[in-house]
Amino acid sequence: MKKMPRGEGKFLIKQRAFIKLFMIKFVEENRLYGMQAMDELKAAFKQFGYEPNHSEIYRSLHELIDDGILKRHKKLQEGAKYKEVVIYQFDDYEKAKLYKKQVKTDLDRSINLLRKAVEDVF
Amino acid sequence: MKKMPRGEGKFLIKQRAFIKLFMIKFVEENRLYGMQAMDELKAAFKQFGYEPNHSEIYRSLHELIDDGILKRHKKLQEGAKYKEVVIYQFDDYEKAKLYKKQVKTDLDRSINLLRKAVEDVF
DNA sequence: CTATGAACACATTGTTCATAT
DNA sequence: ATATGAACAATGTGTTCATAG
Repeated sequence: MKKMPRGEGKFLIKQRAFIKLFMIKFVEENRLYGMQAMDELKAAFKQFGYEPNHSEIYRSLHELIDDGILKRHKKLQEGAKYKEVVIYQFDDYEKAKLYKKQVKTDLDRSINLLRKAVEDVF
Repeated sequence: MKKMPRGEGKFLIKQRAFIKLFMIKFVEENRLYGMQAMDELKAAFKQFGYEPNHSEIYRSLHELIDDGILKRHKKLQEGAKYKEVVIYQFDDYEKAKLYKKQVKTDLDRSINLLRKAVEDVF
């Protein structure tokens, strides 16, 4: 595949961007490790038949690190389990806000595209 | 990949279903061959940055034939060109209406899923 | 050139396996 | 068992090539 000069020809927003947006939200709310985020996402969107799997969650978090938006550190899990979990913080919050804005644009575009389809056909 | 027991775990509607819906609409309107359909779709959704390519159009039409929804026959193109084009008609219109209904459900689901994301995050 | 179709290549994402606690 | 991560595999779709007029 050549390159898409800049989102040209694209259909709907990608799952990856969708999840990354929620990961940023979870970090903003200061409570997060991967499995918790997945469980919350699953609970929130189960009503729409959407249940993201753990690999997509981790891929999204890793990509946010590569983007320079998040950074990770380890922490002992609460309770008597003495198990490390990976916690995320912002590495560059300005970048995070910019990314959110971009995803918002893509979400709105996708919604409007689908709404037009419904209007045109039904 | 195993099988998705029935649309479980899925994110948004697929481009293929989206295009098949419009192909059915074009056949209902009784004017269609592949390239025309593509041009109309491109014109309609260019405003959202979405421009489907010809392969997806043909794949969608072929799949509708495999589904038993459309059938094809050839026709001489209008004008002095004596070139054959492929025209589609319904093979089973009840199936077509059922499929439209299913896609409508998936469109609505997708819109609502995205709307919830916007509400939750912004 | 336009229209149709198939082949190929890459991108996305689901499933499975590995490792540590 | 739970949490994280990587490897593997299937699907979806964009690009290129082929063929016919």
